[in-house]
Amino acid sequence: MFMQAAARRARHRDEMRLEILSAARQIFVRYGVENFSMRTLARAVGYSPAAIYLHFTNKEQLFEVLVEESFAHLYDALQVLLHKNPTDPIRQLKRGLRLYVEWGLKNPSEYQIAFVVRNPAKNPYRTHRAFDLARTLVKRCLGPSKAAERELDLRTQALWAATHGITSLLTQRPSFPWVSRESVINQVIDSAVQGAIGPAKRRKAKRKN
Amino acid sequence: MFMQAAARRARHRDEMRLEILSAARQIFVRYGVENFSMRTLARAVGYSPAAIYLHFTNKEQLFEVLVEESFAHLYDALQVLLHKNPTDPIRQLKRGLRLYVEWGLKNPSEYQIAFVVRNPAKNPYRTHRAFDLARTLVKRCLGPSKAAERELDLRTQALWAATHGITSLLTQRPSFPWVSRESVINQVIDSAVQGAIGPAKRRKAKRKN
DNA sequence: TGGACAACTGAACACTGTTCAGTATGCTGA
DNA sequence: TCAGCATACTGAACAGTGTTCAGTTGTCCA
Repeated sequence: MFMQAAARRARHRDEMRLEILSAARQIFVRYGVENFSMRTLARAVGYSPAAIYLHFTNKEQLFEVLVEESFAHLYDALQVLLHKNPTDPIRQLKRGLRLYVEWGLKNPSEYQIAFVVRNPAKNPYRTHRAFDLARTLVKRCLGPSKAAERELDLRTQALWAATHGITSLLTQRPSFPWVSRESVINQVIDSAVQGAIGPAKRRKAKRKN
Repeated sequence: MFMQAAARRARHRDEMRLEILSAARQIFVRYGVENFSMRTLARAVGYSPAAIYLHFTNKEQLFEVLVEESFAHLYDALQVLLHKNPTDPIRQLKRGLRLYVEWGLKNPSEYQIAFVVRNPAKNPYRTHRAFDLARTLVKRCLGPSKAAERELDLRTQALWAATHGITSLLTQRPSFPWVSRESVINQVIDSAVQGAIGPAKRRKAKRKN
């Protein structure tokens, strides 16, 4: 019976942590970010408010953990695309962008938290993993041209911006008279991809910016 | 001296209202939406917190007024485009979209409030005026084709989404390693406009959605 | 049996948005 | 001139928030 007590305690600790996280996710998925509070969370898991702080330093940090989890799921969903043979890289890129949008629509609260609530001064590096993935998808479309390489980040960022735009609007303005969610998503993604990949020599010579 | 007292009272009322609005705007432009509170606002204008509620029913309503004001300014800036002769409608559309982005970058707090904080159940109709303006700009590009008319809303919405995307990301993630604000904005707008206007017969026949 | 250590809580602090019974003030009609 | 009155405004309170911390409990090991 050596160390068994400590192990059990640790296990119990982990269980409670998970329980808190699960309850927290339920609350803010069901009732929105606005109606989430540490005290209602505590009530939901049956502990005092102070107990939460033995597992999470902050409300913000708790949110961060929740969002990390969700982003990990997104990343997993996207990662599948990397390990397929890239016969049609453009189609795959579009598929990736569409997965992104669908993930946002399926997890509107997480999406809102991730892109809206966090104050801008803090760590934006967590998006990078998914962003790098997007960049390799774009790279596959452009081929090993050197000029393409130079504009790789530009194109990826523009793609991300457009995709984020429709995701953000659809989740935050669901009551807007959208002509059709599906077709707007298609239109946005197709336009952005075409503009980023399609006519590679599209841009005229212009003043250096 | 008939009704002079009432008039003076009304004037004083309006003055105080404006003073509150001005202070409120200052506070939440300087310190962000998060650090805004009715009590600090009251302190700033030298009244009790309750006094604010004689002019605004709510914190939310106060924010609404602030955002309305800013949107009105945006609309004014855009309206100029309507009264110019549309020799190059595509250029004008792009100019409009760029004005939109620039307005968002200049008023990040308002932009955040307008698109982020407001709960989705409420009035989204205030965007319509600017949206209608965008639609006429798009219409001018497409010409009087009937098919174009049918897809007018689709294209306008997609344009808006992409433009909103880059605006939203640039304001909320300023510390992201953007390759260059200017060029990303250009890339997004050019791609979106090209996808919406450019090759009108681009789409293949497809299943009805 | 006693002590160490972890888990957990009650109560408090300093906030928040909002309401409402009152007070003060200055104008009006008699 | 003065009572009455509408309006402007406040103090204090209510119910809620995030967070901290001095204690209490309970379990394990020497």
